[in-house]
Amino acid sequence: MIEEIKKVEEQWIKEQLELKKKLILKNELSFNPETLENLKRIGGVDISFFKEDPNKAVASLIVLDYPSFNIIYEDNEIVPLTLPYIAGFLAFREVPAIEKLYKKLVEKDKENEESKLPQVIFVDGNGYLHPRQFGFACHLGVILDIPTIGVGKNFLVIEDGVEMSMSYVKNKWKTETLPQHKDRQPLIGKSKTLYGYAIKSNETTTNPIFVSIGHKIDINTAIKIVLKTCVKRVPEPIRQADLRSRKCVREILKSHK
DNA sequence: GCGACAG
DNA sequence: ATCTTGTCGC
Repeated sequence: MIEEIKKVEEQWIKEQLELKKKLILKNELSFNPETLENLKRIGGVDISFFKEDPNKAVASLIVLDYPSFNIIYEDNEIVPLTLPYIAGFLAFREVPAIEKLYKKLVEKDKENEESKLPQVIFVDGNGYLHPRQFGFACHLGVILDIPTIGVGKNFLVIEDGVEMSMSYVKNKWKTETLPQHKDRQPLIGKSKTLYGYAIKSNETTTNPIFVSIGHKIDINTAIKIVLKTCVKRVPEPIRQADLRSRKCVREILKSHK
């Protein structure tokens, strides 16, 4: 059993490295990265689970108007999740469901007079901040061929010197920075790789969010948009997707019993 | 060998 | 991810 999982992980690592060849680290955006002029639509995705059914979940894709944060598109769907969650391989579990919702939006969008396609998608999980620099956000971005930004609420330990250990990052956040609003702390490993930033996204929050690039966007532009969209600790597109998918889980549970 | 471990 | 209300503080 343990051996089987090891084999699967080996295969998944190969797939990650193969897809990583398509990863684009520079801006390829339909808006101005300096001024954010022409940025109108930001997507957010999230998945909420049924506590009693580990294989069933609600996936949500929402699109917000920028800068009003009005929801201009929302889609929630019950999806089967067959694969387990394994740290470092989150994308294999969640990408298929999100991909399905996105393709549904692309189809619907052909009938729309004004496009509702997101110009960038916020992902609930890391991108470049990953053992092989190819987390969920990168994976989704490459698959959909759309700019993505990864946002983690918890730090993912990466083996790249003490600089990327949990205790080092947490301690540095607590002691060295004494974070002010919008303060950021670069996450750089012993190899000099810049994985992303820990950011104090709101005046009232003490814990940082961990921002990394996904696809077709650079880290400075990603951070700029993150700070513009953080009404709360988590960027609004992700927070809304989270709220909507949870609400669906609650209502389905209620109507079913 | 043991522990750590995005969602 | 999920179990979960009130409550402390500005």
